[in-house]
Amino acid sequence: MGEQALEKLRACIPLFQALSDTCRQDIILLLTKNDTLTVNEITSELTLSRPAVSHHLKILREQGILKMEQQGTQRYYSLAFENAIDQLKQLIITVEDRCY
Amino acid sequence: MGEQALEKLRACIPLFQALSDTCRQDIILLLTKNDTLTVNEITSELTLSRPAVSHHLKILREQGILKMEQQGTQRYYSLAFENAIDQLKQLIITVEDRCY
DNA sequence: TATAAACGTTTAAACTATTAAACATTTAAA
DNA sequence: TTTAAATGTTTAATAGTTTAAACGTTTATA
Repeated sequence: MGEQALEKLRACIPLFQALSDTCRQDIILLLTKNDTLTVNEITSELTLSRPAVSHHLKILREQGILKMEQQGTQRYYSLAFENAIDQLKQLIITVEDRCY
Repeated sequence: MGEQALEKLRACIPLFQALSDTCRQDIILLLTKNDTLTVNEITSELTLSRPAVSHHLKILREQGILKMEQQGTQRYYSLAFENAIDQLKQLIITVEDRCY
């Protein structure tokens, strides 16, 4: 595979970890259905506490899967899948190029 | 996003979990460099115990990332990335198709 | 058939991640 | 300038993961 492909794979660890959680996937699903939601709106749709939702939102935001816009006291979250998809595409290209 | 894309994402959880571990990535790297290795050979290259290596091999095998061939008492492990890559490709296609 | 080699599995301990309660911060409104 | 609303952060408990030791299984060989 070579070091280059390994580094791509290593770089994907936080993304894989962010995506491999059903709570976070539920949040993602909510945001595909609603376009934009506040923390309280997300909390009211799930069985998690608000701090737990906040925690998961932070992880998703750190991976660039969500974007957030603050208006007054409220924070509006929405999806930003492009970065994650691009990273996966890069990984696939590298692995296919180097590992077959 | 719709249920279809969510199901694709849900289906990827075990794959993401399998790949988001540095020990397992190290095993993958070893197998790209060596084509085929036994459990003891893998163990001698890492700082893990043999049962731990065996454990990680099992997880990787369950996700179709490795294939195994037994010859006598020895088990020869080698990479089989195709399944995982295909699954990621499917996910990307579905998300791009349904979520933009 | 007895013995050794190559593994896998079970189990208990250490480590890490997840959760909710309590607290802190920031902004808007009275 | 209080007060209330929306949210983030810290912390302690719980749940899940990872590890190595001990044990079991299978296969080859003496």
